[in-house]
Amino acid sequence: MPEGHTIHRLAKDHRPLLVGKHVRVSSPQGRFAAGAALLDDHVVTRIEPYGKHLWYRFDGGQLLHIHLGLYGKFVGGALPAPEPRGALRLRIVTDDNWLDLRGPTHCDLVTPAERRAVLARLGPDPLRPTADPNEAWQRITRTKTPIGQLLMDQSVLAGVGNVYRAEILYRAGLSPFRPGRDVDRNAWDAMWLDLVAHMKSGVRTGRIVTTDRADRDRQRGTATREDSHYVYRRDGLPCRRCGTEIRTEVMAARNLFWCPTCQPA
DNA sequence: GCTAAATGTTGAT
DNA sequence: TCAACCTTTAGCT
Repeated sequence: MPEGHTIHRLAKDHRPLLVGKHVRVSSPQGRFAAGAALLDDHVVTRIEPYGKHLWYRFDGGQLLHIHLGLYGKFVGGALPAPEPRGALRLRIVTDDNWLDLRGPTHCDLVTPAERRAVLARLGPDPLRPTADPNEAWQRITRTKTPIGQLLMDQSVLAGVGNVYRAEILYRAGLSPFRPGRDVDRNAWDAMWLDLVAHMKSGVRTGRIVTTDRADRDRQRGTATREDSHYVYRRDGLPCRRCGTEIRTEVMAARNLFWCPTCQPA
């Protein structure tokens, strides 16, 4: 599930559960045992999301860095916690709740300098109120790299993943193959606003829904897949607006989806 | 039951 | 450009 909206939602969900709370921390799987021991019996002081990264601060100065990667997942609930099963990287338990983390790419203690180094590599995050779309624009407009690749580059834009890339380009009527330098400023400004709106709704709902109501209504009962996307994983199916077959191709090491008619080269 | 793919990143070639 | 990594699940048999 993890694009930026998932990470920001986790931060919102975890704050009331963890911040100010004394926690018991363990790594039943053992891979984070040493780090867990250092966090155990401490108090969580802050939770900070940025792009697809999450940092948890503890009293005593420890800093936990989590990146879910492709498969990472948090699950939790009210005590009592279930018996640990399988590869359970991290378990955090408060007086009331338990929280389990499985399959993350990163679950490590880091120094403030290491955190700054990660942040320095990230472009603006549409989910942060202070984010400046112009920083991304400066990168986009100076390269012939295709826009479909730029949107996935976390140093251009933080938090956008494969679903938002495909869907936002479709909504903009922009070919993924258009060189960054040939994207005009108005198109970029509109895409940024569209990203902000849809990623925010993603945080609220926990799902990525990019289809407009009109398109969903028109196709009610006829959609062959869930109707929350225009192109993502809809290759071979007819475009919801024009009927052209949705195409797919690997770009930036991921499957890209687009409508050749609505997004002409 | 098995296999491939998945909303991601890194490091080697 | 490609393989590796971490884990779950959809879609087969």
